[in-house]
Amino acid sequence: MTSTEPSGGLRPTPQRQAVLDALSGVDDFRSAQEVHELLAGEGSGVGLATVYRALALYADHGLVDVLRREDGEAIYRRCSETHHHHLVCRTCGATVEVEGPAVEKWTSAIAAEHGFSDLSHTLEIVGTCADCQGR
Amino acid sequence: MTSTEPSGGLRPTPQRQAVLDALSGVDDFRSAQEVHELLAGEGSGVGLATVYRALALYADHGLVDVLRREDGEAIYRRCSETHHHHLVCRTCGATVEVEGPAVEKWTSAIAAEHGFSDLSHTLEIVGTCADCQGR
DNA sequence: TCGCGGTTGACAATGATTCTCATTCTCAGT
DNA sequence: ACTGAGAATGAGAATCATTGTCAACCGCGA
Repeated sequence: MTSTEPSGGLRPTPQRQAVLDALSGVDDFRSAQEVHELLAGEGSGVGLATVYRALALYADHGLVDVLRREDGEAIYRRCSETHHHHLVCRTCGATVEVEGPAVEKWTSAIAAEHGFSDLSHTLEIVGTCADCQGR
Repeated sequence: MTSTEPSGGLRPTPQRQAVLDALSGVDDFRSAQEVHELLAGEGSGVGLATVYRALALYADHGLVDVLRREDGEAIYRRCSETHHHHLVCRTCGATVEVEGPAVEKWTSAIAAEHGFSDLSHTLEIVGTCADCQGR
């Protein structure tokens, strides 16, 4: 049971590395399309379909986080593998990772109260960050 | 400042009523497409574009809740106008509305700590309900 | 009754995501 | 190092939710 492989125990192809590197190089969320453009701009020539496949694969294995923009477009971010939430600025897109033991406990309690098990949850906070408030 | 009109102070056209009625008739989330089919099945003949417009309008006015399915499709539900969250069964789709003062406070505190203002947040809990656990 | 702004419906357009399939590459075993 | 089997890739077509366009329509006040 390999638990902490460099790339999550997945076959390390150049294309997948490129996708992961692209995500690692920025600290906010990017859509699959944006990652593709980013790679194209570097001459990587990685196909769009491959970007989608790689992102889905990594998301499956917990190496990247997936969220949805308000318009439904999926956005991805390389992140720590521990459970956490995001605080996102609606103007500039800046993202802060936050942990919330209080929330974890609350959700568990509520779910148990209603007989739910095998839980997962999503919490996103959207707001206007300090820098964008005057604008 | 009309605060509790029957239809949120919006012009009550037959089409909009039909959309709202369709949503009121079920107690879980439905996509715009599903609402449209539902209406078509009753012979209402309401256009798809109109369904989208009505849903967007009601969502804007807080008469319906909007979420995203995992595949990104938007789903809507008629619900109370107070802020609340949802506990959803991943197997049967059953939905429970829950309130979480603790969560509200926590998000405000975290956001303030990082200088964010004008907040909104989304929290969804997905799990397996008691009825679906043995299956 | 007439005119007007808001609403509707049919259909085209958009855009993200997925599928297809022939080609290419990786990995394990020899 | 060589080879076969199966996974991965790229290009483009296909899918599908959602939005835009625009002419026809409706109810309401003048």
